[in-house]
Amino acid sequence: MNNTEYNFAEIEKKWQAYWAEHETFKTDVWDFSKPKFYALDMFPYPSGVGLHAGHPEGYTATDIVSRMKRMQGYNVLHPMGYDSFGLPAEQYAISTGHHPEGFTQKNIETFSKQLKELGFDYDWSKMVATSDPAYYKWTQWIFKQLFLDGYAQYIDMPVNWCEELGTVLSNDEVIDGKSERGGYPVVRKNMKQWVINQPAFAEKLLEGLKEIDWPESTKEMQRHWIGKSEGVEVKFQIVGGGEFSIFTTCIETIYGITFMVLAPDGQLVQDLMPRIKNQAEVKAYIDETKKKNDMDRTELNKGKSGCRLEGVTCINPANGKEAELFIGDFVLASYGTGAVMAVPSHDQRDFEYAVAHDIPMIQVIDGADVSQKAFEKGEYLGKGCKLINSEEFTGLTVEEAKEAITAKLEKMGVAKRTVNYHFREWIFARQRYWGEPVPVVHTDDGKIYPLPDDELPLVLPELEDYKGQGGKAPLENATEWKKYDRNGVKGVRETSTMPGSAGSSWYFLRYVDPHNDKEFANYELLKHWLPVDLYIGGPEHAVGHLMYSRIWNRYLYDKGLSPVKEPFKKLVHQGMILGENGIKMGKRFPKYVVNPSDIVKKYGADTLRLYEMFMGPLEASKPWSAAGVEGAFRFLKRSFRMVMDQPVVDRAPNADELRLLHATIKKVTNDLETLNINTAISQLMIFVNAFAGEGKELPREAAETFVLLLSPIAPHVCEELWEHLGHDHTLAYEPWPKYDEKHLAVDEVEILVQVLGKPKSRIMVAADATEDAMREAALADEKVKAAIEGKTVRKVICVKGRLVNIVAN
RNA sequence: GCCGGAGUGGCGAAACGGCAGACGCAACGGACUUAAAAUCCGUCGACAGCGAUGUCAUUAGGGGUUCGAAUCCCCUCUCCGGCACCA
Repeated sequence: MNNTEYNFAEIEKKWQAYWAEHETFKTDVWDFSKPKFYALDMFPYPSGVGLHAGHPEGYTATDIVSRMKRMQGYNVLHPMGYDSFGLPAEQYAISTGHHPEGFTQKNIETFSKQLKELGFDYDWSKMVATSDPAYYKWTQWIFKQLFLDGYAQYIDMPVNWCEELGTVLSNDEVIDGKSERGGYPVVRKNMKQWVINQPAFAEKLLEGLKEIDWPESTKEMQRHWIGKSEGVEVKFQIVGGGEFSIFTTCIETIYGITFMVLAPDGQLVQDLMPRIKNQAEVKAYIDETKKKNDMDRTELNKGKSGCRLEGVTCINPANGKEAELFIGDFVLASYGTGAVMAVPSHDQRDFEYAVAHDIPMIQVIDGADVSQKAFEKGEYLGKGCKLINSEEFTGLTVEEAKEAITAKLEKMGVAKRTVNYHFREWIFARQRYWGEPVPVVHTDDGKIYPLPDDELPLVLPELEDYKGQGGKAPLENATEWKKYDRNGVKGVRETSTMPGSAGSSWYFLRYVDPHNDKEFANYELLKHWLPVDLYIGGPEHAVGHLMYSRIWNRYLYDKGLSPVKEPFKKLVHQGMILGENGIKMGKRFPKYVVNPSDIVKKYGADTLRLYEMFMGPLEASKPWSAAGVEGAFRFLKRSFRMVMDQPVVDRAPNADELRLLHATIKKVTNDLETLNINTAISQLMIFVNAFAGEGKELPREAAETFVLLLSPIAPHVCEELWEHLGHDHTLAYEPWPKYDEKHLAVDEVEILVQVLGKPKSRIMVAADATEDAMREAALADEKVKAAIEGKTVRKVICVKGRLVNIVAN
């Protein structure tokens, strides 16, 4: 035995060069003759630090599937690109005065080089970068359509303003009143804003969730984010003139109203101000609320703060009774109507408020004691509880009352059924430089003029200073660029740019046709390639990117520009790779941070790929193990030597060899399809344990099949072995091995015999033995006889080919 | 608090309601070697035995369904992720 050295560095270099030279993975998107498979990774932000250990995990998984699909005869599209607008490049520009473009370009090159070293089968000719004007031309174009169709609007609204960053942030960029990046304080402030009307898509987005194969947790998060609630909007008359509406999902409790609460920062309380007797107190509370907005509100609201509006009452339309008005900061001006009816007996929040402000309560639903805490809808719904103290509705069940009360109020003309969403406008502009300029002009006569298509892309101007002055957008510094005077249109360009999520909201459409300069993508191609068959990415995008992408795509679908309602058919989140200490890799424990490039240098890309896939289930978080990497490396070395050094013989495999071979094909094929890659690798290890050994011969069929099965996971070494086996072409398009059940069949099987569920013996029976034969054989077994000695056999359960369970006592 | 997911050897983990712990790591014993590394073979829940084997325990804890439960149902605890006054 000559013990050929596994020189992974040379092998990997050789095959990466081969793939590049032969354009092995270039996809002819116009080839519709084969079934398509579109595998997609969430494209990275090209940061200066390069890849981390988590990147290869998801990327390897899609790579494995796309390589297998290609071998199974699919035309595979597996592209990669960069979400290249973002804050680090902007900060670099501010501190150095250089254009972020160069910095970004350099990072893209570093990333691409690292990704190529991992041997992914990306078609690099399809690469996109969101900061490339040829790309963002179409981001701007889609935005323009959204504007023309009324979905993108320029409106006055309260925003999350971060003074330190000098920009507006979306809700998901604010955590506990601080900015996600940097942790700077964020305040609420009214500003003219570009927004996208996402509530207009709420129903369609909810509907779409039903048809896609996504993790349940992610779908649930999206449902929550949309936050649909069905209820009734009811008009209340104010004593002495005026009216206001409230929204409730519990109309059945309307007879339990003892007070009403308005949002302190709403318009209504301002309108009522002249009639309020304790104005000083009310104004003080309102001021306090405004200050509170930038603090951790939950901390401050242990007790239910608020203030009575003395001298103002309203009439409950259901029974004509008067109710007092309050303001309280638990009522949000931006949700519902900015006013609520308060039923302390049946809402814990109202209960606490009533206790704090000494307000009476009326129980209207029977079935619990409400002296200590409220009897809430979660507890009474669907339990057949009945109404009390509710005039003609007393005695009805809650469900009946919901309908009857709504009907009565509708008849009176004071109520209508409504749906409310937690989902608000998506704020779609940032006071930053490194983003897509919003392609509109504010004309001198006060109108908004979207740029004509031939002026797109509207390219970012070079600046002397990339920092905005006094919280203004950096593009305000571009005094010449800003001025607009063409074709009789005079005005000033919009100076805010789009948020980071703009470019990533449609990149999956562009990959199909990335060089098209006539349209964002050819519809025929989209129709063939969409939806994405497999999308893998981190769970941190569960509501952000994955929601925005669905919105943009759905808009384009409604417009006839995207062929599918939902862009991502199957979504999988890879789990986080933790440090060896079991804690998230990061600055806190630098010695536990793993750099994939180091692993590639020491063990090769194939080992890194194999190890990351063997660590455990793809979706699980799992700690890194340096020893585990050694194990993966050992397996590849063993596999390598098995094929290189053992005699490969042309005899047909014997029955035992065939059985293992076909069992391996079956398990690997099924497991890769379902992304149980760790168990597919286990099976390949079992195969090697059986076939590898000094002096053992390797039937050619077994050798070739093994190499093909391992190739999606460890492509470089397998190409090398394939070549060694006498092939002069890449194995990337070799037909994927097929298994035949007939080779898996056995004549005799070992079955277990249990007595009262306890294993007692194992016996051999014919594979197709009938239940009677099994029972007979089991009862004839010596050990079984001993176990049931002196007992009466009550029942015998037989499971064909598996076991016999004797119930005896 | 609410929603989602998870809890199995020393560790990462396997297991259509049917022999728990496949596969890998670590550990231990052995072969090869002057020696080490690499490699190969073996052991690896506990107890007894040289051994085949036997006995016992066992899938966070408690209850239930079932001939049979890691797996299904109910309750409790712990951990992770998300949301958090949404009317």
